[in-house]
Parts: sequence; C-alpha cells; structure tokens
Amino acid sequence: MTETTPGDAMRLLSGTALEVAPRLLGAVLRVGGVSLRLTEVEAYLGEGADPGSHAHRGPTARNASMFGGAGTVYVYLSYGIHRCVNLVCGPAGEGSGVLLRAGAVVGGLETARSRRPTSRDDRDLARGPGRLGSALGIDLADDGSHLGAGRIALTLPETPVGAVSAGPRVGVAGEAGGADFPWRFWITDDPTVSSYRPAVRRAGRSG
DNA sequence: TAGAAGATAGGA
DNA sequence: CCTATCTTCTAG
Repeated sequence: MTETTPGDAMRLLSGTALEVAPRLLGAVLRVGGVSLRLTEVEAYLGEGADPGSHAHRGPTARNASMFGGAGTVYVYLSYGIHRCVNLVCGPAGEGSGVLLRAGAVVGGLETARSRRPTSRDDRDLARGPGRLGSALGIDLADDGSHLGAGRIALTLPETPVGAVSAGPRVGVAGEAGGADFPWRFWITDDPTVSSYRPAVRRAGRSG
C-alpha cells in the first residue's frame, strides 16, 4: 500500500480550487481523534474571480486566512451558529479554497456521536458543512492553522474514488450559484452527501 | 451607528 | 414554511 505523505497533500493543494476540489473526495481529514472521509466539497475562487466566494471582495478580518496559501485552514461562523471548514489552495494572496460540505466518519465514531446527539443515523453525523464542523469539533480557534502542523491532518485516498458528480453550489445567491458555476463536487450516490437547497433570501422574500 | 444578509440546521 | 443566532459588511 502506498501511503500519502503531507507533501503529497500540499502538492495537490497548490493547484487551483477547481482542480483540487474533486480530488479531495475520498481523502481523510483527521481532527484530533475523529477522522472523516470527504464525500462532498465546493470550490471557491479568489479575490475578484468568484462572486460567491468570501474572498471575492478582498481580505477582511474574517477571511484573512483564506489568503494564507495552500494548506491553511479557514474556519468561519455561519449564521451565528455553525462552524464551517475550508482548505485553502493556490498561492498565498489569491484567496481560493475548498469548502468541506460532508463526509463519512471513519474514526472516532463515539466522539462524533457525542458531539452530534441529534443525529439518529451515523450517515447524518457530518452531512452538511455545519454538521461536519460540529462532528469534528472544529472551533474558531482552528482558523488560520495549517494542515499537518497542528491537530488537523489530511491523507489523500490510496485508491481513486469511483464516479464523481458536479452541480451548482448550495446556498450561493445570484449567478454564482447557478448552472454556469457547477463547482460543487460529490461522490455519486454516496449516502452522506447533503441534499441540495437553493439559496434563500429572508428579507424581501419570494423575489 | 444601524440594519440587512449570510457558503446552515432543525423543527412545525 | 419559519426561526435560532451573531458576525460581517455596507450605507448613511
């Protein structure tokens, strides 16, 4: 068996988000004692290149780590509740990354279950970006950390995954969330992939 | 300084 | 369909 090294992961992450995202499928992310096999991801390009990206308008206090270059971990608070995880790719200063949307828990199952008591089925433990962050015990303190340098590590798949599907990104408003931006990738037919939801707008709804 | 919107999840 | 919950950004 060929084992992937941290260097292999860094090499992959140095590419563009669109090429990195599908190749992260099947990779195992370990955070402390919980390991997750990634089954669903989304690519986000950098400053000025992707209206749906947090980095689109340039660096701010929140998204600063997105500009940290390949291997940086970007964690942000979503809707005041959920912690979502991105793996930054490309060169420093660009601002591109891959949002981790779902996965299957393959290690530390008991810990993950205790963190997600409302999950009635193990496949729901990390089905969706908020749930994924919760199951892994991700904290805002993890923002800006680096793969392999702290408690977060990535191992690439030893064998290639099977069929991969692509489609519009979830919850992204406007044109960047449409069919012209099929930048969400998932392992076809995998039960841990989240269900698609179009972007919603609360104030001035039903537009 | 205020107000709206947001890469969501869970419940009715 | 509605709401929880709070940070971030933008306009004035």
